[in-house]
Amino acid sequence: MSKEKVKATEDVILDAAMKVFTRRGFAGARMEEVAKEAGINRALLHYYFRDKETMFNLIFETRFNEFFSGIARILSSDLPLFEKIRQVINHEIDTLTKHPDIPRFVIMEVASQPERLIQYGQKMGFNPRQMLTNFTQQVEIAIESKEIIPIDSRQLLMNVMSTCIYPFVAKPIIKTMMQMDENSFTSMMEKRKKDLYDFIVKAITP
Amino acid sequence: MSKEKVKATEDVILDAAMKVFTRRGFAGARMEEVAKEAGINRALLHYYFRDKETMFNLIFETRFNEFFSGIARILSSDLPLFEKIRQVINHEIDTLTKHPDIPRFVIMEVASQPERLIQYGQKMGFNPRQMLTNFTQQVEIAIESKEIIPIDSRQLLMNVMSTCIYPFVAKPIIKTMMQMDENSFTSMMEKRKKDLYDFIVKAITP
DNA sequence: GTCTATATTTCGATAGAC
DNA sequence: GTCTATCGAAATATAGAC
Repeated sequence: MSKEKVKATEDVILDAAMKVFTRRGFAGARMEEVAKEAGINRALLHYYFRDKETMFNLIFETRFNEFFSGIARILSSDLPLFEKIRQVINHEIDTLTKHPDIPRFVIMEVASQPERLIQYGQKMGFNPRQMLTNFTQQVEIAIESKEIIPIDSRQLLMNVMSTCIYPFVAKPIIKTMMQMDENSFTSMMEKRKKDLYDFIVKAITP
Repeated sequence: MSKEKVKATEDVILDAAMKVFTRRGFAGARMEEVAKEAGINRALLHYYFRDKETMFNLIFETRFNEFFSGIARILSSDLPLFEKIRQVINHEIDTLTKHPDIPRFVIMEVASQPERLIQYGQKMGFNPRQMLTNFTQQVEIAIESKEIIPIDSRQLLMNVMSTCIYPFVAKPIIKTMMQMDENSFTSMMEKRKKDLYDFIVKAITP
């Protein structure tokens, strides 16, 4: 047996499709590009996966899950509010540094077919709405006990998510405007974990 | 003369193309849909505009300009820092409430072809980088004079832009998760102008 | 200028040899 | 399982009548 196990063709194709669909979206993706990326022939794609849509659904499901599951877990945990915010920030910036195209992909495809959100949400077993209930109550309690200033929990959550995710969604624009290469962008985001946490904490602490 | 001047066909087509391209992106847009939206025939699109790409370039240029010009003007103005932030927030939320698809469109197309950013940036006559210089200096002065706490100006700007723009980019997701219809989303954003300004001011005030 | 009809190209999908 | 060859549909683009 060779030390390096050769990847099953099916997985090679999936990896390739993941890259291409995530980069280009469904409409922009070409089966030819997937095949080329996988180093095989177009016909073979159809042998393993019936058609483009079948393929896309697998990819979307994975990306959807990557985008939501981590954050859902943290938001619905019973961590203290500030610690929860800290973990959300760290989790988002860490995973998006590794996979910066995920939010753009998920957002684009949900925008072009919003039913997917409900459909895949229940398929993945988490109710996107329920995530919020927990967080909302926690914020209200924190306000009650003067731990934080009065604030609309929806606005707070939008602020946290926006500041974490948007820099990656707009990464090509930000890199150009701020004259950064890949490395300086990454280290800026690494630094951002702390800066952003401090920023938000200061904004809501009495 | 009739009271209502009938719009020139060229403009009817441009309006239709604006809608379709902005909603679907270049790859997802169909000339057939543009024609239908304009209430005319496919062939006529080619009579007025050579081909799909020519058409797209016009649309992109307009959207690009709408996305950047207002913000560029405010950022490079000589308004006091806090007033500048307030105006950025109000401007972004106002224009994006009217045209919520613009940032998603511009971001998507820049991501799929980053050269466009430089290319159109200089075509439009504003240097995306220079916008930042002014803001950065202003922040440094404000820190120096203890008007605000020490903060990385890039991080501050990212926070302002993210919190304004991301809610519109992710609007389909947010609406679903927060169980909002179009009206409640709009009024939430209207309320957000003040909430967000207060949030940011509190975060940076000593 | 606007339409119908048609050509051309691109792309997804299938058949069949190996 | 993998490839070559080919089909067929969809989408863009052009020709030509009115």
